[in-house]
Amino acid sequence: MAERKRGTVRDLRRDNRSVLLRALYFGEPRSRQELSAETGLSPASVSNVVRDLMNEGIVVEVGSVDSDGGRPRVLLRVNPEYGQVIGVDVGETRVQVELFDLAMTERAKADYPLEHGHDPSEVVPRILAGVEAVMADAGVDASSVLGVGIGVPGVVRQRPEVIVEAQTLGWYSVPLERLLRAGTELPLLIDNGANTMGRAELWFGSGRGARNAVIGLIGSGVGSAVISDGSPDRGSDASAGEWGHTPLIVDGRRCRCGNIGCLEAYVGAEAMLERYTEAGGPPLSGDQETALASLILEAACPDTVAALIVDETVCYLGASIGGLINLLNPERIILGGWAGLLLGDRYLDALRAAASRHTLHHLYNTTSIELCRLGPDAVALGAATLPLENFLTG
Amino acid sequence: MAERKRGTVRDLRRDNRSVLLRALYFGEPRSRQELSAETGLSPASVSNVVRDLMNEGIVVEVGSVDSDGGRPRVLLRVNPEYGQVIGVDVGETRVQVELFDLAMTERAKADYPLEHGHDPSEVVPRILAGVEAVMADAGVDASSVLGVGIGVPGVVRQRPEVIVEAQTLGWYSVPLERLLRAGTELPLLIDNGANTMGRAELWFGSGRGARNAVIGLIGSGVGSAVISDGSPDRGSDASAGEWGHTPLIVDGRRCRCGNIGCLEAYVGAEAMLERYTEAGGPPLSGDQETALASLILEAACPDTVAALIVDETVCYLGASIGGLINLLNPERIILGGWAGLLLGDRYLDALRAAASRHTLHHLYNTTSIELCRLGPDAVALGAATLPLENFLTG
DNA sequence: CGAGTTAAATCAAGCCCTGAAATAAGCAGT
DNA sequence: ACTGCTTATTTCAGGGCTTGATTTAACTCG
Repeated sequence: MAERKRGTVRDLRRDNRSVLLRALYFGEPRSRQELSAETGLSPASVSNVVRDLMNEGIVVEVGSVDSDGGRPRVLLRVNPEYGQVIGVDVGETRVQVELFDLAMTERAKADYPLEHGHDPSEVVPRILAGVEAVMADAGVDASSVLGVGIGVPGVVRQRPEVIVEAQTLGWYSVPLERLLRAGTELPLLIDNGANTMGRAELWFGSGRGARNAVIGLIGSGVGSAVISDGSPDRGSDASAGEWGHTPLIVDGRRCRCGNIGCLEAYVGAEAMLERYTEAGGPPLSGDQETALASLILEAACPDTVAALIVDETVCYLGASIGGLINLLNPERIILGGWAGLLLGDRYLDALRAAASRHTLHHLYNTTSIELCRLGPDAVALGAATLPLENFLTG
Repeated sequence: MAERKRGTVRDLRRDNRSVLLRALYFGEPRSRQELSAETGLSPASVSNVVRDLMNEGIVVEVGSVDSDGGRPRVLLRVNPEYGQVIGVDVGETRVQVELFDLAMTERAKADYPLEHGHDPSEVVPRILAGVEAVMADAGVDASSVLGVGIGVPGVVRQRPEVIVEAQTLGWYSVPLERLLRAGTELPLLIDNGANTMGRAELWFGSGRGARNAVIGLIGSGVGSAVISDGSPDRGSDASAGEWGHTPLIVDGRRCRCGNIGCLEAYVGAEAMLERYTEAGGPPLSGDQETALASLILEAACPDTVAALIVDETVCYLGASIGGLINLLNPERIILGGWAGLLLGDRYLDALRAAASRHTLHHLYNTTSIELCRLGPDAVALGAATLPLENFLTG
């Protein structure tokens, strides 16, 4: 991401335009006058900028509201048809591609199972095919697509070139952007899947409006996205958010990362199932997801091995959430991921209680702990917000 | 802190001026030409802004360098004599006030022991007296003082009015700014002492140039300042940074915060001494500070109780540092506080090793763990950076 | 149907940044 | 000392931007 230029009077215009566009995008339809009051820009400037935006087709008028006795206010909003964005979710078992209009209404979707492994040579063609397919399906031309966002399960380094390290896919230093670039002209934006999912919740889910939040994602493992002051805190190397490897139990279980006592060694689905087996729980059938579901179902009966494991997990997770609140004082903690939701659906209150036991009072009181609201497509949706954000920034 | 206005062509000027002023302040003396290249502003604009700054006396010329064959470059720098800033460190036992010029050279200092308790009615007059004293001492007029920064040991809420909660002082909801306002016209800026100390390290100590860092302060307890993307991350309520209460040992020791297993229940000076006593260590004389020093000295002999406690402490602290690195991926971890330095002086390498055992490899490799470089006056120095920052921002 | 009211557009003024051109301030050689 | 040559800084005209004031538009109400 190149340093955004600043300093000329033209950049000023771009900034103001962006401010207005964002206000319109994230809020209800509004009149120029209201926009002026809201953004602090003069009515004259709002008029000017809006004229440009309307000429470009980005903003449209949508009716008007009577004002007692005067000229009615004309309501404006972003034209959802102005363009489209594409979001890609690269998972361990499939590649999912979705196309959205600017209102983030899904317009087309394509799904490609990864039956022959997940080597880049398998994945890249499917992403490209998916992008073509959704554009064809939705009947839109590449020229109106603002960009493609891609969420991958691994660490994404942005500089000097986009490089993906995804152990679970067996990807080591894969120059994903370069590989895709051979097959498309569209702007490509790549980020970690947990981050894109976090973005989705932040923009359209439980995180709406929060300026400081942590989105915790519990699936097979544990990841997170830290939002500080309205934008994701990526750390020095764009690889922040490894919540799962916070030490929680000194001299504890060995984690798959090789270290000892990590949160993920207790709280991810994989760890929960292992702990269940180690504790002598009766065997569970099915894949990880169904197994964990039965585990949690069984935990409803007190005094079972499952109940013990789940209680412990809630304790551990709550404690770690408490630590996050103490350290970062976010206004919201948002819990998601398939395993997180499975757990949260039944144990959210218990989690809150566990967290409160490890949080300084005055901090706990200014924070809320909630579940993700978006479904399984959130990774793709969040990925699609990457080009959307670029569009809004101008 | 009012929302900074943006959007007019005048604000643009202010921003550009600020960019130049910061570049000059933090760097070596430089020519206009170099500034232009560095900031991206046109040479013409640099000339204009610099002319203003020189007319105001903020920037001065300091010699010139020959250029091979052409007109020599005139070197510019911020005039340290343009103004002064005052930093106040409100501690549990004394109030310290220091006056600095813009180069942050100390020009005067005043110290007031708090012999009659630390009620605001004791502290406030001493702060005011100190401010007057250092101005008189340095022979500067209030009109050239840019502001007073104050670091207090507690949680500082900035809105809607500055309110300090400082349990260790027995302060509950103290409107410190309002109380001081009765006695001075100078701009007042108040923040948590750990934060101001962190600012000092970030600006002038081990943190110079870091954009993502965590400054961990270990004294009697454990606090921290999280720097994300160049500025302190204060969380939603300006009270982030409570690293000390991160859960580290499930079912562990009770912490003075009332919760269980906090880092601070193991790693602060108070906790270390308690653990030492509980483990049957021979009694240590003197106040907390000398006691801890002897404890650490004794730990040099293997197989003593002290050695056990210190080893454990290093393990715990290292683990927690690892967690910070995983979560935030900072480029630097800076360890300070009197107890932190005492420990770090002898055990920094052990700490690094302990941290690396709890950090994902690729994250550990992009981070360095260092000790604070500034002395005991860092709180006041950091507090003084508060008005300095306002000055640089314009 | 005209007076009153409110919303939006237009206009002139005032700033700001920039590239180009002009000026300043040295060096090297003669 | 003088003439070119080189490089740094300033000056200047041009083009943009935002803004408060002024118009114009679009209704309501009596």
